Amino acid sequence: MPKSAEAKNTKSLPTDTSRGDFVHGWLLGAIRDGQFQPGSRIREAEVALQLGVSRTPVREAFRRLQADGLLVLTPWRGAQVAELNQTQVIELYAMRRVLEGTAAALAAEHATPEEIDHLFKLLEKDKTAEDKSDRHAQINRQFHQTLYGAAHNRYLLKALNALTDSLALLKSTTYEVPGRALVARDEHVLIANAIKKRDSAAAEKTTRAHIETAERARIKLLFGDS
Amino acid sequence: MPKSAEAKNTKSLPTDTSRGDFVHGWLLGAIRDGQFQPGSRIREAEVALQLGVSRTPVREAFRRLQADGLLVLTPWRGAQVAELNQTQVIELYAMRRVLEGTAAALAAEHATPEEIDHLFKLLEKDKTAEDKSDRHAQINRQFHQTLYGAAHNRYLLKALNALTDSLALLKSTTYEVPGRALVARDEHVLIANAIKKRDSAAAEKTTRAHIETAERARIKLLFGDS
DNA sequence: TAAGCGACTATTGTATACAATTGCACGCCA
DNA sequence: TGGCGTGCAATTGTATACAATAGTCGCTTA
Repeated sequence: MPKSAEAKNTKSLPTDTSRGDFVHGWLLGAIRDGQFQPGSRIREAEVALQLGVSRTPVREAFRRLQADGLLVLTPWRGAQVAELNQTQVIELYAMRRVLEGTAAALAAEHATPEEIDHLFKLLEKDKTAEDKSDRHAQINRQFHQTLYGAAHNRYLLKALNALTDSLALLKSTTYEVPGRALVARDEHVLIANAIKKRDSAAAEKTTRAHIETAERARIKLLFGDS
Repeated sequence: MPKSAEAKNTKSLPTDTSRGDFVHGWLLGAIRDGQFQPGSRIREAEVALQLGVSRTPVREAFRRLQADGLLVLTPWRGAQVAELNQTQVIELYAMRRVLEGTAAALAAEHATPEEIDHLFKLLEKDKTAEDKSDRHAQINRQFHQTLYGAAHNRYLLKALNALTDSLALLKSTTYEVPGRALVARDEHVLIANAIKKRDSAAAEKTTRAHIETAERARIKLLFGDS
């Protein structure tokens, strides 16, 4: 049973973490899994009942998700899962291009040897993932997450995490596009090498290019080729 | 009595906005004014009593401030106003350099004529402000806020606003440094001109330089010259 | 029959009561 | 006298009760 992630979807009340955190994480996962479609309404009482908690921690989670732009709260109307139109997707990727590029540049300057090692280890892992798109997507997330950390800037990290959360609104991954995994790995190699060489300009440039191809794949996936 | 900002400090319950928003705004102002010193503890019940609301909207405001990094909430210990050490200030300005530069570059591409006009109007206003440092600081804020909006990217706007809020933890403004207002205005002119010429590269470059001088002024103000 | 008004219902905003946890203080013992 | 343990007080986490509001459905009247 490899579906360990599913296990916590049913209401297993937290012992070590607060109920607010629990609800927040659960909602994040549910939105990412497409359990709540963008535009759909979510009722506090519904979630509270389903998770076996009161409305208070649910409200807390709602506010946090609103702050990250995943929910739209209108007074006395409640919460709706945010929808991204084409403009927003383009703005989001423009921001990602800048922030990821910055992260790569800073990583080239500040990454520890261990962090660089980790990047290359993930590249190796990716080679063995064959054509399983969700496996590639998972390793991809780890690669980028490692990159974020290697920049050693907490404000940048927070902003990038917020962007990543917003991307969860687009439920499919670009790794479903045929051949995307191979292209992405090549680009990742370029990035990792630039960081290893401590060449921040090259790291930023290749990363921006990487995000741009990801954006093109995404746009094609979402809105068809145009 | 020009202290109009003080008037709303006393509990004037909101009629048009939710109590949660009210508390959030009040706390933000109180932190900016130095009413709550960084590192000091804030109790929910205390704030609730002072503003004449219950703990619920106070809790909501606390969570939002935590999400923006202004408060540090530790379980069962409550809220402390975040403290910025020298490392954090440096990281914050590094991030600002990138984001403001990006905002200027995007503004050069996407600003409307009205927005560009507004930038120049603010420069004119700044000329008439003589040597009143708080007036300069206010106009400065408006200039940057206009710049943010002119970029027309909601994710960038949100990230910049979060950074600006974090800067509120440093209660003094760099305009208290003698001569800072003049230098800043010159830099603002360069930025505005680059945007008017639709020269995004120049806009980004001059803006980055502007943030760098601001950072130097800030570091000197905070930690003395080193 | 259609339009407008009013009450009702569903849902969120707010307040408060209760539970859980932590830190401190006091006292006991070595 | 110092260290450890237990109990209490302070404070936050959670649950629930109540208030306010907006949308909807039905009734009345022209």
